Amino acid sequence: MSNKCELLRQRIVASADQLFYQQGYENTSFSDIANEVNISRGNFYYHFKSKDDILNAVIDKRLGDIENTLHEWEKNSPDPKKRILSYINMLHQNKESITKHGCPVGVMCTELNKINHLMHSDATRLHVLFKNWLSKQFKDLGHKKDAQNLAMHLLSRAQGIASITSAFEDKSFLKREIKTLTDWLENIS
Amino acid sequence: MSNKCELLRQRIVASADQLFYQQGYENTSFSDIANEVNISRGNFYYHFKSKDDILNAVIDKRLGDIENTLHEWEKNSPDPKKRILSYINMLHQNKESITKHGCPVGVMCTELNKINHLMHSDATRLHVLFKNWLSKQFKDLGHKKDAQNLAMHLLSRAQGIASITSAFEDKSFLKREIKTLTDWLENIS
DNA sequence: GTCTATATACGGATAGAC
DNA sequence: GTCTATCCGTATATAGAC
Repeated sequence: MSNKCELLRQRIVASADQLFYQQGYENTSFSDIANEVNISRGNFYYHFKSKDDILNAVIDKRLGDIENTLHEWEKNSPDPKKRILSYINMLHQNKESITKHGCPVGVMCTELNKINHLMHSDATRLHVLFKNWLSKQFKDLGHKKDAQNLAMHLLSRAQGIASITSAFEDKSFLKREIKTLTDWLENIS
Repeated sequence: MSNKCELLRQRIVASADQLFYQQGYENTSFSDIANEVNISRGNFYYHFKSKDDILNAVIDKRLGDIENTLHEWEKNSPDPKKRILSYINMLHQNKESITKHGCPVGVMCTELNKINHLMHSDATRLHVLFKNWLSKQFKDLGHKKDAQNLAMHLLSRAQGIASITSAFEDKSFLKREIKTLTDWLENIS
């Protein structure tokens, strides 16, 4: 059945997604994914034509996941300030994985920048989704001219927090910084 | 002569330092370094016992380089605020390399977190050097209680700026954020 | 000390049986 | 569709000549 085939494909992508996040793309082998999914190495090439092809599928999955999250945040509140708070609070919700592995988007951009210049721009599209959405919220908040800059600024703050939290393995730092960010949001509102 | 030997060793470490920064540690092979230094692959093992050993030497070199930079900044000004500005302005001075490859410290921490848990803490020591030095400056500025937190905050801001600048390859963002950071420093002084 | 040659391991990718 | 067996390239690391 093609349905069963599609399901296996999704399981492969989901496992690859996790492993790429935890171990990095280059450092994750077909054997690693195969162990996770319980299939043979050779079987991969029925579903994907290369490792880059899996990376592509993982990025597409992440793009979809992010869009779903953004729609969720929009559904939960019509207030742009509260929507931006949803973004900031994501740091707290993911504090365990951030402490261990950093921000999935930032980490992937950094790695692809080193090893695969072609797909670096694809990974940056993950950032762009958040940027455009945040930009829209800041506009709705009344920041007509500098909405884009504020979005980039917030993106940057979140990246820095994830990076330092992971390097120092310091969850209390992450909590302090979330407070600082919410104060900042309050001040510009 | 042992002097000649020591010089070659330093050239190897300097080249490895550059390549690890530009391409990443895992993605840099002995051949890459050998081409740069013009020696044979086998010759490495006279000077280093493994690739990890080179990584160790690179981290030691970076620790020394950072200490020299901090001493330089101290020598250039007795004013703690100006000293902190030296740190912020480093972002501007290195804008070309940051746009291409990100922050050397952050990028290395991220990579070692994925592939080599043992040396991850060594890379974090690079962060700690800056953190302790900044902390001292904030103390001298009158922030007795929260000097440490302010230092971590500034570290985090710089990491975020480097990360986003590199992902978006956007030097104008970097310049805007430097202005934002100097304003922040002015406000807390 | 520096070289060449080589051992060894591993990862991505292919071929072909079932 | 999934498997096993295998090819091929590359990387670290070692051995030994010079």
